[in-house]
Amino acid sequence: MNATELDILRLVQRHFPVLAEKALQEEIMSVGKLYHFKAGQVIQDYGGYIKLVPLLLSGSIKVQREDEEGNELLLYFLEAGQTCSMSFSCCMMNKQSDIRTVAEEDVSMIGIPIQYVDEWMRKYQSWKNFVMRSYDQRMRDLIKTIDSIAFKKMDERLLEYLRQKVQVNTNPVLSTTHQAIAYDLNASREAISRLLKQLEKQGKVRLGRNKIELLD
DNA sequence: ACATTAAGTGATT
DNA sequence: AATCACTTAATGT
Repeated sequence: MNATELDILRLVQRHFPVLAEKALQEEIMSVGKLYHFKAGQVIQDYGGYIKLVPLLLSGSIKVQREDEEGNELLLYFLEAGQTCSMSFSCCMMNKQSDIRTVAEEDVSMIGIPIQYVDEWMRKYQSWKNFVMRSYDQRMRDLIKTIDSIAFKKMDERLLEYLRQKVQVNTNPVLSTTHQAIAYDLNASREAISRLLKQLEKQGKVRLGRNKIELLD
């Protein structure tokens, strides 16, 4: 047992307490590897085959979808202690990725080679629960996003987006551009600018170049 | 000082 | 709310 393996064991115990079974922890320790991504780095792109299931230790990941014309849309964010449900379904079916994942903030994660994911479902109750809970959580987030797109006006969507973004980032002052937000929400930059101006007048945000502060 | 990029504005559909 | 055409402001070299 080397140093990294011990690190992984400690990290799992710390960030994924639900994976409590000793034998499972030992397996994760021996097959899992640590990965790091810088903010903005693409972790999984469309069409790529997923070979790892991530256990997110720190940082956050943006999960997005793109249509034929190249319009992007934010689906949801992943935070520490979570995993990517899409990677489960993709690897079970041995399918190509339907989504793209980008590091929102610097990411460190444990990668589990996909061949174990299925096997552990049968072997370990806690792993199975973990997978099921992850699906449930993701489903909720997705439904929220769909609601937002289907029923809410752009200004509400924008506020919700900003709240999520603040929650997911360590820095309460967001450093992003109106254009980037427009891409995430699949809206025009001008619309975002105008809505942000309104929000500023209402005292809900403070704006600067490349800076948005959400005042709650 | 100049070029580049982000943000603001008004008109049109 | 999108798009266009343009202006103004902030920032990097």
